[in-house]
Amino acid sequence: MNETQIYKALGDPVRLELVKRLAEDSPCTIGELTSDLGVSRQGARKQLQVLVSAEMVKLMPKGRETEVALDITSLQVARKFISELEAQWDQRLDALKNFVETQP
Amino acid sequence: MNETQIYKALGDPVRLELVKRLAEDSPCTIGELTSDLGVSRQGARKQLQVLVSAEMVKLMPKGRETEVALDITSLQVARKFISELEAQWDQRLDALKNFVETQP
DNA sequence: ACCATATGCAACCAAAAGGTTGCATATGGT
DNA sequence: ACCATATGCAACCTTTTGGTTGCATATGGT
Repeated sequence: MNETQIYKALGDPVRLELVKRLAEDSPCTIGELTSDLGVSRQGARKQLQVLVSAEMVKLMPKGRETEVALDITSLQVARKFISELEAQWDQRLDALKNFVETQP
Repeated sequence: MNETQIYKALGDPVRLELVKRLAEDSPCTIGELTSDLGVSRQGARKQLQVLVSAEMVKLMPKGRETEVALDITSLQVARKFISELEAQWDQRLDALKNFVETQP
């Protein structure tokens, strides 16, 4: 579950739409999730599998259907990593500002 | 500058490394930035171009060298988008919790 | 028992991605 | 003027990606 894989997973319109849907309605069945996406059912299923491989969602077979559940921690990991980059940036900017201000 | 493009840009180890480097040392020259990445200079340059196309970095030619500057707003956009997904998730979870608690 | 539904698996295909190499060119220092 | 340095451009190659279609299979309702 590394960051690169998570960003890669989010970096496709179909997959991002899947994540969006799951954020507001999870768990739900594969059927519900993959309808009206603009691609075939199997096309969507392949993209869903990418999310599974990135450990961003979990599949739980329930009889004839399969439930899809979003793993929110993956989003947390992704967000925190970006936050750290931003923090580093801000810190460096502050240091630069101080340096300029303390110049004679 | 859409989210998908930004995540896609971050979803590659070489590009993520470039962004990391820029977060702690920007602006810097292409030469500095693309050294010791494990890929050829041109390989790295191609990945850098992806960041440029996603409008995450800007290039400014300075004589013989070219300076690379990170555009921090792209990271902010990416983080905020994820935050919203998380917020939606939490909200839905709270609603569910309330529902359960108010059951007789 | 039967049939519709939900899903899986695999082959196939075109396009994009990631990377390399070779060569060209402009700039700056000596 | 000369040469090393910093960079750009383009052709080329292999692997991955995004998508399709066709067929198989299991489950649930009637």
